[in-house]
Amino acid sequence: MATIGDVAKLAGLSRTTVSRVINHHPYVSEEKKALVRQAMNELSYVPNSIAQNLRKQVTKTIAVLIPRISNPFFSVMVEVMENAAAENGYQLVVCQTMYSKERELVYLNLFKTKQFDGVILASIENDWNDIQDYTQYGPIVMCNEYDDRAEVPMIRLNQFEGGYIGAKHLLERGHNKIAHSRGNHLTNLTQDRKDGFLYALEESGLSSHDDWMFTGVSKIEDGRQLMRKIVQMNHSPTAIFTGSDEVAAGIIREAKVLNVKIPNDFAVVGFDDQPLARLMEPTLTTIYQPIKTISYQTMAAMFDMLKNPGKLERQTIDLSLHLIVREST
Amino acid sequence: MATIGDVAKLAGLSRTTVSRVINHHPYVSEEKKALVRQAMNELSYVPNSIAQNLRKQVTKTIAVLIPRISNPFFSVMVEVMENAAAENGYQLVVCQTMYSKERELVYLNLFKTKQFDGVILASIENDWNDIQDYTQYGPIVMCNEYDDRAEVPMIRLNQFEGGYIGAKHLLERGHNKIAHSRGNHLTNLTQDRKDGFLYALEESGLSSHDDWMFTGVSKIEDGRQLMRKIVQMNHSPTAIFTGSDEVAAGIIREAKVLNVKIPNDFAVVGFDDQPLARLMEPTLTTIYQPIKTISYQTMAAMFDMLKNPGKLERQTIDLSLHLIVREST
DNA sequence: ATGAAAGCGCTAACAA
DNA sequence: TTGTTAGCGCTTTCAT
Repeated sequence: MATIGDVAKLAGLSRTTVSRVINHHPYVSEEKKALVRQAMNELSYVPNSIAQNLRKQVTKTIAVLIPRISNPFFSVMVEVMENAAAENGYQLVVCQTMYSKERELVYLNLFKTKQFDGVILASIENDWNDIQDYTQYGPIVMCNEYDDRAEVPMIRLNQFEGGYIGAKHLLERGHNKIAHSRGNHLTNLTQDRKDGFLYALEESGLSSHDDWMFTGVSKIEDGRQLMRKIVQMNHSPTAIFTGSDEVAAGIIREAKVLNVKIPNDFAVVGFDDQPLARLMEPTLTTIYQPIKTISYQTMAAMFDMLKNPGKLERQTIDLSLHLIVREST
Repeated sequence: MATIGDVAKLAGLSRTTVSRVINHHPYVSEEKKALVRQAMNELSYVPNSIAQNLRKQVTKTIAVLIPRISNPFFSVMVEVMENAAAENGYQLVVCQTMYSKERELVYLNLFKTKQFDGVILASIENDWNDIQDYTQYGPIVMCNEYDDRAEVPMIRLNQFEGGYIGAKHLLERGHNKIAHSRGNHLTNLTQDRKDGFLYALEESGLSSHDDWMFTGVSKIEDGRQLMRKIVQMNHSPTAIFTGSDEVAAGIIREAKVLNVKIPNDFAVVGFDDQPLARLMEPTLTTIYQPIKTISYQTMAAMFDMLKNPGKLERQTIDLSLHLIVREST
């Protein structure tokens, strides 16, 4: 493997000059430039990026922490982010925490050892206190997830609004026995969504019914089980706000098996507007989240910090969610 | 940021000794080891991995080239690969070619500049002749995609078998007017799948019908359009092998709108066994692909090559596909 | 068991 | 416009 020294020798010039043409510096005569180019071709020389990185103290690599990539929400997010990274000459390392505190810290420690120039947090497993420290090693931007204590840019979706409009819609459809479900993790995000949901209920003079606040429900199969559970309840709700298209799809699918008519017997609201929302029968009423937009804006914030070190601002961008009414409500 | 020199100075030892304790070398007295550890803590020292990389000439990074991560097939693949990478102390860089020859080459050139220790090709846009060269820069392993000229490990699925069992199943159901669809790209993979399909037809004394060999069909919406097109044909097929669960789902969904009864009026076979196959009504008959298995085996082959440089063998692993019969046929 | 010295491949002051 | 020199932070001979 040829090095810059080999090229310099062959061209009869110094390494500096070769370096200058590699980096498109001015003040190199066309004549020498040609000489260098020729030598580079002859040796099929390519600069060693590890050496460049060491010298420049950068890696041109950004890490994105997510729970798992096979979740469609995150795969769409990563698709957008990787494209933005590539456009700016950066690489994107996918870091799946698999909902593990330990794995999250392992990745953050790689940041500490300078493996990445920046980190995007699209999920948080540890308490913010334990993450705070890592902000000293370079830019951290939060995408979707958030924490009030964080002094970093946070590009997020208005989850309170999401819960509110979902519940409001069901209320307007005449329901007053409305259930709620969420996954295992109670984060700022899911808490706010739930608060929005409850606020809408209160506005209508309703209060929540503990038996109808389901947790640990996040996959298609969980949705199916939940539907079975609900039909067996003595005092059962007539509608549900699921916080997940997968769960909603599972409910709709199992309802058919159980001969529960949707939306007449039971109404369902999902969350995300994933492709499957339009495939279900009945099609799924859901809350659209502008994932691509927050993903893109997150990258913009990241590049902004990367280009202007020091001016780490605590900017918060809140994007609106909106309801897509289909047949399940 | 503290360096190894700072630690050495504070501990009153040489950088060599510090390096030894970092790398868990033998022949360091417990006494000095403790001294070094203390100094490292005091300075909250972490080794700079870029410097380690330069010295050791590795990056501990593997790149995986895929068309796009939001395709569920590839997001499952990447999930498995990233977990395997993390387990072995490697990072995974996601490289989306977005079906572009140019982007594929951009990523391969990063390999050339030593950004990655190895590359996994889960898609190929360029002709193999143009990719061949890059094998000199380090291990390349192919996953799912393949090319007869490639002298690299190829972990793949038996696509011929996939096409064969799909068609065979429809034949056994009594169909003799069977359509076929695929996406835009005619790769070795899609060609083999089609060959398997045609072989089954021939075995039954049937020949293909050009009007029923659809191309450019790869998304849900494409499937819906295809269904509309088929009902308008004078001479229309009674079944289709789609090569894609998304397409099959689109067909099933649109069939309802058009009042085409599935499977009685029209039978549909998908490919992949994605979660949505069980959500459709009727549920989707499809070909299960052991994605997780090939993904894992691909990583095993990669680590094998990484650990034993030089012994680059042209091993080919072919995994079987199998049919999952549900309600759409 | 420990250290001195060389060097991985590159870039950037500084000097000329 | 070009070259000399130093050094990014680390590991590894080779001595001792």
